[in-house]
Amino acid sequence: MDSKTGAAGGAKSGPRVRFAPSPTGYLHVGGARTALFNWFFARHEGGTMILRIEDTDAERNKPELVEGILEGLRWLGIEWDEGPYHQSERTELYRAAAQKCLDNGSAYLCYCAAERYAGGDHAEEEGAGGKVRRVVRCACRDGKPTSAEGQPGVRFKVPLGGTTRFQDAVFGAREFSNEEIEDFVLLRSPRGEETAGQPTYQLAAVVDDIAMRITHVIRGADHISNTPKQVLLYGALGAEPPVFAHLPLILGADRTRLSKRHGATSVTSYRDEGFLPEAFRNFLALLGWSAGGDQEFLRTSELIGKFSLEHVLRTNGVFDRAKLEWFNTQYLQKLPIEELLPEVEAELKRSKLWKEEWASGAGHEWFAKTVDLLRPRVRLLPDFSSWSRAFFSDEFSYNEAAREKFWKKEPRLPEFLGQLAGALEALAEWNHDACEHALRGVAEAAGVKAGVLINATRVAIVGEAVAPPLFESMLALGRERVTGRLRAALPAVQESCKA
RNA sequence: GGCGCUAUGGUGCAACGGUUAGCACGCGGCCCUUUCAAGGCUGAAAUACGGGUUCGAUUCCCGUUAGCGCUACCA
Repeated sequence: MDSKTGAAGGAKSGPRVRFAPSPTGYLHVGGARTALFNWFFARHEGGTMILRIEDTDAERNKPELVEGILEGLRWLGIEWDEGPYHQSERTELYRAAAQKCLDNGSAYLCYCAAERYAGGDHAEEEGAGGKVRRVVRCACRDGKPTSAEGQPGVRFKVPLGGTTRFQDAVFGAREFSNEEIEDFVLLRSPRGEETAGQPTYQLAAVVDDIAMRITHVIRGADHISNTPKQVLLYGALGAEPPVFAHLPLILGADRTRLSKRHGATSVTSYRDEGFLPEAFRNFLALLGWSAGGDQEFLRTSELIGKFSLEHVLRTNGVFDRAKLEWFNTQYLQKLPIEELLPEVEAELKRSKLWKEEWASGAGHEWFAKTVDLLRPRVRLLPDFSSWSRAFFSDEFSYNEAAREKFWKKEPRLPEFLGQLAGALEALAEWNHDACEHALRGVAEAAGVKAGVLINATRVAIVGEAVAPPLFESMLALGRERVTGRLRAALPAVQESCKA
């Protein structure tokens, strides 16, 4: 059995955890947080992280649905040590386990395929609210099948009395009355050509957690109610249950569970918008967990270093996009420049602005300085190719609002900008102070405030009202570009002045 | 309906019996300033309600209310 787990590989001795998503086509935010916390825990403890695909349901057993999950994990930088294992390939293991339960009397064959729980001791009841109360035991359990037709499924035989307990690292000691636990299905009744049924989630998860020697089950709090069933199964299969750690749910702004209704819910959509993975990790880490103090800006290495299940909250949290954006700007500004550069490079490649000359040597130096100049104003990666475009390309347009704001104040602007171009060309040295001196000289001679010229020049050379300080921008662009763009802008400025 | 979980500003987190209830996002103001950001200072804003326990409750207990989760031969 062990050989099928692939557990022979890593020789690590620490805890073993798993992230076990169901293939839904993409990794959603809640799943990402669960994966992240498993990963933090494994890395912090020197343990092993396993990836397991829970595709026992035929609907979900499709390769393309798994790919989206892997894509999300890769973007987040979450590395797993084993897997991905696919439950759809381990069916025999689950059938054997179901048979074991049948053999030792902890499960029974159930024929009530169509009408669930038709008959039985706890027949249907009308609830006070008019709703149908769940029936928890089936007549088949006592060997009195309501129908012997068709193929039977396998149900777990939950003890009639007593309680089931487990330890939760987040929620503490939990205890459930067995009366409240239904006889859940282990193996579905065989369909069509099948001679044996397909396993359900409850069975497959427990069998795998045992086989893979999982020590800590870290998952969403929506599984708390499932846990007693699984604890019972561990007992029936003769295994010790792991430590459970349930994570609070992530809610949308309306405080309901995060779903497609709330817009972007797939992590790759955040990648596509231009968020940095580390900013996203930092943000997600603080949803349901804190290091205990006031520190919020925590690099991933710090997150791993400080992570502990004891500090996981029990309260559901709301996904606050504004704060995510704040984290992104923080990382954009504070990341060591060499860590940011590859991200910007990828962005410029996406927008077809990238030039190979920036990959090394003097070109790379210029690129690094320019990105550093731009980054205090950037909120998302695409900003590097939108309003920063003129720094990387000669093809750019003048922002309409910027023209309105800065090219209409002074009718003689074209004249002054022409003078400025000349003054800059005449400069003996091309540096910040020389440029500033030249511009202020032109402004003084023209009798206008320096700001008028500064703002008008900015629009002329970068096309935007939003840009880094003018003289630094000029240095980044170089003398020829600056003077060339000043002259090239003249007709457009003329036009704006007249209007 | 049943079972379970939770409850600190609008949001995310601190304070694990004694604090003028702290930090951050967001929002407002001021400073800085050639644009826009960033940054600094600053303002408004919270312990759901009711009972206990205690010299003392945000903190412990009970109840109420509200929200959420589970209640499938989905996971």
